[in-house]
Amino acid sequence: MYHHKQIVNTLKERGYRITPQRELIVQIFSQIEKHQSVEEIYDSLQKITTAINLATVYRTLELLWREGFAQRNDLSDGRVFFAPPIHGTHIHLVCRKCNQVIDADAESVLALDAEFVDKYNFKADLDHISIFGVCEGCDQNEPDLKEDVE
Amino acid sequence: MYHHKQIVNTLKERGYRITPQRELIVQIFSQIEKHQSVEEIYDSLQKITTAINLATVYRTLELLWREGFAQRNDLSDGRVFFAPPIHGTHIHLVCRKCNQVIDADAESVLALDAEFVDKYNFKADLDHISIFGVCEGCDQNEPDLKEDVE
DNA sequence: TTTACTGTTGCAAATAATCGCAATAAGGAA
DNA sequence: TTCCTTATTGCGATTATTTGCAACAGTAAA
Repeated sequence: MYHHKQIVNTLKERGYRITPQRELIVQIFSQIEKHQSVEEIYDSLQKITTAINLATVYRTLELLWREGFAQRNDLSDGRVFFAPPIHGTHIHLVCRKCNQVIDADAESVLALDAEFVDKYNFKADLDHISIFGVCEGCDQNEPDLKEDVE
Repeated sequence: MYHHKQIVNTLKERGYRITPQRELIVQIFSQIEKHQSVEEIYDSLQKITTAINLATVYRTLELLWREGFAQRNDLSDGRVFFAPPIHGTHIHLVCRKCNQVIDADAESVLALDAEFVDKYNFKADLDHISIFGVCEGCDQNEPDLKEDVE
């Protein structure tokens, strides 16, 4: 977890300009405990000042994500959530039938992580991915292909 | 890969009604070779008939995905692509800096797959996931002052 | 300081995707 | 076949997100 000063300083070092809007967004954002939608984050900001445009919030969160200071969660229905980086694996198993989300963790992601670095020199954000599939309940209801229903 | 008749029959068996719109969408869709946007699929349909509404295409592709007949790829910018299931692992490593997409495969997904089934009884669609991260080139640029790619 | 460069913002318009609802029509039963 | 139930469609409205652009303002250099 980063302190908001730390984020701001790093952004500056990387050549981004530090505007009052960005400082405030970073400050609010770094206090977030769970994943929040852009709208929710925008609402929190509105309570402090109305001088920040919604588009700026979108752009700043995108920036924080690109620069590695935000986790980003895309749900299947297009909704996007952001949160500060959380230590430890945090996998979302999203059922494409019932939209249930299971918070999972798995040892094997470590091997996967290593393999991506090995083969492709790619540093994957494997600690907060969403993976689609079918959950236990929905799988039982699903007849096999070409099999008769009832 | 499924023949479109096979998809239609299975949908029917599962209690979905087979409309001319669905039949045509399934037929066009099953011929797709690579991932396409909804708009692209809609355009293909328009060349045959203008009697299918865009919303119907969205709903049908969503249905095909839910029922396991379509792969679905969510890119970071919100764009969604669909394709018929392709055999073999097909992982997209998406760089959140430069948006480059690396087509990858990894032995370790098998272990991950097994672990999800084991622990959560969750059948993950691990053969066509998108994973965000930072690619080799962008990772090297990171410590330096960075050029904006926005 | 002051200036100059250019990244960032706000706003409004554009785009993408979803949703509510009335009309339609698929599929089973009679 | 004809009727009935209700899933599905089309359409327009709505929501969510992105984008273009002119004005503004951070930052470094003079």
